[in-house]
Amino acid sequence: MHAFDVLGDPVRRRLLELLAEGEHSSGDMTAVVQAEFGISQPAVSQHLKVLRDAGFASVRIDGPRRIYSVDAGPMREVDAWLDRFRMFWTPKLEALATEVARGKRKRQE
Amino acid sequence: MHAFDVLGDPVRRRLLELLAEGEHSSGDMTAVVQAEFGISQPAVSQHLKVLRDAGFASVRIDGPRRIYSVDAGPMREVDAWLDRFRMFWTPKLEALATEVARGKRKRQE
DNA sequence: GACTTATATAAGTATGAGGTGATATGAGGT
DNA sequence: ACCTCATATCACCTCATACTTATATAAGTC
Repeated sequence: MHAFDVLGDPVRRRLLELLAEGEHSSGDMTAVVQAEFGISQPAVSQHLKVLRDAGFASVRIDGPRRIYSVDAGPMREVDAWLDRFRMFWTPKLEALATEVARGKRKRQE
Repeated sequence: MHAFDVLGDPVRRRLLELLAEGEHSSGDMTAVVQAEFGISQPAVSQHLKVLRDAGFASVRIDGPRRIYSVDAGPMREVDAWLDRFRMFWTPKLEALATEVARGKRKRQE
């Protein structure tokens, strides 16, 4: 499943927003999402699986809990894809500064 | 349709990549996408409609042609959503430089 | 070992998105 | 007026995905 497909679902985006704050157990996130979207526990679990399979999240087992944390790899790919559009909203000098900040500036001939 | 849903489709991403290079007629883009994905003209036209409806592209009529150009608004929203994850891959000093470049730095107490 | 809690998996269903072929629209040329 | 080219829209079909309920797994407690 492509990174953008993963981000296409509002529940998954919400889960990632929660993970952006830091680690959370499956149960904590399930409670939040159930309250907000009114879906079942298995539904949330399935979304978490999608996040795992696509490399957006990884799990650590802590007793009976599964502690999730965000994995930024696929998000960086998405960010990289957006690069080609930044010129449409970033003024030139600022774009240069951003590139320098990223260490991506190419040698000029 | 949410911006991320729009970007979830590979054909639409390809169309946007083409538009990132500059304006293109519907026909030109249709030819490229048909060659690459093997779908029909109506299919491409429907994807273009999605891009229009979601504010990713706008059209100018030139005789019998429709000339499309990219509209960056929704892409900026996507970029803004990603902000909360940048800390996971951007070293701190570079993150600061990026923020300064964007003029988003908040006053510190 | 039985019970509970936490979480995942299985199996089935339904809705929506993306495809198709056929057709409409609309501009330009003859 | 008619034909063609460029593009959009229509009606229909199919399949993937996001649900559901039911059940399995695994750790901790009594």
